[in-house]
Amino acid sequence: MCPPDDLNAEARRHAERFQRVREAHQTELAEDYVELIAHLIEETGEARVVDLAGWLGVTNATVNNTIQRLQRDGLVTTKPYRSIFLTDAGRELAEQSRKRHDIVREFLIALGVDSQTADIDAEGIEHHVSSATLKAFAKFVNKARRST
Amino acid sequence: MCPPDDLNAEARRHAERFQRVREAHQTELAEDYVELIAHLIEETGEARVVDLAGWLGVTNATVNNTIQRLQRDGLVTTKPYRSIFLTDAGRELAEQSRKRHDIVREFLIALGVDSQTADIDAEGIEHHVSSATLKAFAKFVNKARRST
DNA sequence: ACAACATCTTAGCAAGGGCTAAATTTAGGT
DNA sequence: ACCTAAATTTAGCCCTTGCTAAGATGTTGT
Ligand SMILES: [Mn+2]
Ligand SMILES: [Mn+2]
Ligand SMILES: [Mn+2]
Ligand SMILES: [Mn+2]
Repeated sequence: MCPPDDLNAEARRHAERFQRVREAHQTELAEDYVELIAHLIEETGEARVVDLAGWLGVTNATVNNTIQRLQRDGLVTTKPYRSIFLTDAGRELAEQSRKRHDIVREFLIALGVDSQTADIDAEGIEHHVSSATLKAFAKFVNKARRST
Repeated sequence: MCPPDDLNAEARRHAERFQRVREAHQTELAEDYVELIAHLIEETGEARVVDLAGWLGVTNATVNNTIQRLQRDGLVTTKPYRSIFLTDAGRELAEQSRKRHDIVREFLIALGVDSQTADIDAEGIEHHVSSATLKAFAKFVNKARRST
């Protein structure tokens, strides 16, 4: 009789969107860590706890805890009192994250955002950009590049 | 003698960006809650725990916990077994969040992202968009609107 | 009025992600 | 070689954000 609850359907869609955001939040930290670890290894030859702490703005103890979780999840390998290495899965995630991060940052700059703000905002936005949106970002960047 | 550690300066900037993201994560949930509460009050006359739970995809108990924190932080008022009201601060945050959320969603659509993806991605991106970037988004939306 | 049902609350649990302080181990300088 | 400083790890704490299960309170139909 009553219109079969469209309201409920909207609520369900809304709830699904939230679940996506919650999932993204669970993987963010891992993405940022492996991306940074890959960067440090490339630039300096190794990734040490103290360096990660400095680059992330957290304490050594916090890095240590997180690294243990990453190891549990198969993204890094460590030996006691030694520096940190990426597994194949870790390297792959790092590479993906780096590419996505770069596109988001370049996109913001192409849009007219100053590069310092782009750096800041990209660090958060990157984790919530679906592949469809990322494609749209990349397209915009390329178009802007061609037209200059 | 050596170039005064530019490496360290880059690390410091990186760390600051991370601190920003961590701060954003602390306010996200509050923003989404008050935005939804305002919406429910406007549409249905009241915001009840069970409705919030349905719209957010979490349990009643979780909503209850979060609402207590929001009350502690001066964003909502509640009386036992009654529905939820926004304080002035809560209403203001809700309004701000709604506007920003709308701009982000419209921006993604204007960029060519399908509306369903835009809905999903905007829910996460909104919390990491600075006022400078938001301004750039709004400008792009207006330009796209005029040119159609 | 009151039974049944819905809603709200509480209690108790877990994981994530921060911190400080105190070991422990490694690495350097003399 | 050894003493010291730096780096890593551990232990113990806190808050957030989720859950389930059970109790308390409101609401509604008969
Ligand atoms: Mn990144
Ligand atoms: Mn990031
Ligand atoms: Mn929102
Ligand atoms: Mn949101």
